[in-house]
Amino acid sequence: MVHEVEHRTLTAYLEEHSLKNTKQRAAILDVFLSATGHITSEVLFQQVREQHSNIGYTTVYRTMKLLCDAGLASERRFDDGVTRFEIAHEHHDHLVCTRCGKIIEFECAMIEKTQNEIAERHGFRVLRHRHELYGHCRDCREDSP
Amino acid sequence: MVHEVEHRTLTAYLEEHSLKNTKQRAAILDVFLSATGHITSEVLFQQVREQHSNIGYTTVYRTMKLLCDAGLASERRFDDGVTRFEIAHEHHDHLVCTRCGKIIEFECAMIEKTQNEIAERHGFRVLRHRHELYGHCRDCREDSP
DNA sequence: CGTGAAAATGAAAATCATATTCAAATTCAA
DNA sequence: TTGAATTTGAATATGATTTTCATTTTCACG
Repeated sequence: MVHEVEHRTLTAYLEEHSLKNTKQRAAILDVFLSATGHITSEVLFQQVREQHSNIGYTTVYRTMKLLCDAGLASERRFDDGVTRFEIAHEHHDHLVCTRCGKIIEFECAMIEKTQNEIAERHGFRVLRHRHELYGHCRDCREDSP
Repeated sequence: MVHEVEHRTLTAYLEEHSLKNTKQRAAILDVFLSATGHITSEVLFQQVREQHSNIGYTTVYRTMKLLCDAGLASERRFDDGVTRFEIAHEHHDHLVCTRCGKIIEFECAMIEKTQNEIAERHGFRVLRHRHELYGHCRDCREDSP
């Protein structure tokens, strides 16, 4: 069985919250885990439909929210206004190419530390943050070295 | 005349682009410059209405876009999904309190430098970025020191 | 000053992503 | 097996923003 660990995680979350284990939820989780990169609800729905022509858009939306709550997915909304989902993993930030849409992840302990210091200086307790760099990737910049 | 410099900037921009100098645009610019902080279109519209009961929502929207193009305003969209405008000034980032909505600006040359280095390492040329820290401000955090 | 072409206005309708409603179907504990 | 609770999916609603379009206003030029 593919994605066995994740299915167990979902099942555990559902039981924990008195929610039900439906075929739709399992199917959407499978498609989501098989997809690559940062996928929109729209594209995810289309891919789900290829295998399960009876699953509705609403169910995909609701299930993705559920997967986020269960810690299996993370929601990201970049400047184009569309929500994308990524498989949950360690904290990181993003580089977004505004020409081709490529998304690259990065992380930097120094920036994290510095931003927390800045926040502390203002009396803030930081709960989450977004740090996104928009520009042109290697393939899209005109002054390619 | 208040906001004389800004009105001249607007007029210059309008002439430059063969656009017209209307009372609505001047009025909205005045209200915008007199407002404090990061104002939403909604609130801006209400304030405009107090003085000019005939100006429409659409005109406020369009004019704010114009002011951004003219370099007089900057558009910001935080995680609540509503667009806010601030009087354009030097680059900076934001701390946002998710309880009371307070918005504090910060800037950090070191973070800027570091993020550009990271981008360069990935072959990216950064055109703009957003760096927002969400959390609880001094007045809203429960573990107030 | 007029004038008229171009641009702006504002009310209403359209968009677009997302959220909600609700009747029918499904799940699952007892 | 059963029935209460949950889920589903189609349709509808929402809410911010954008577009449409008929009417009004601006302003360069005569």
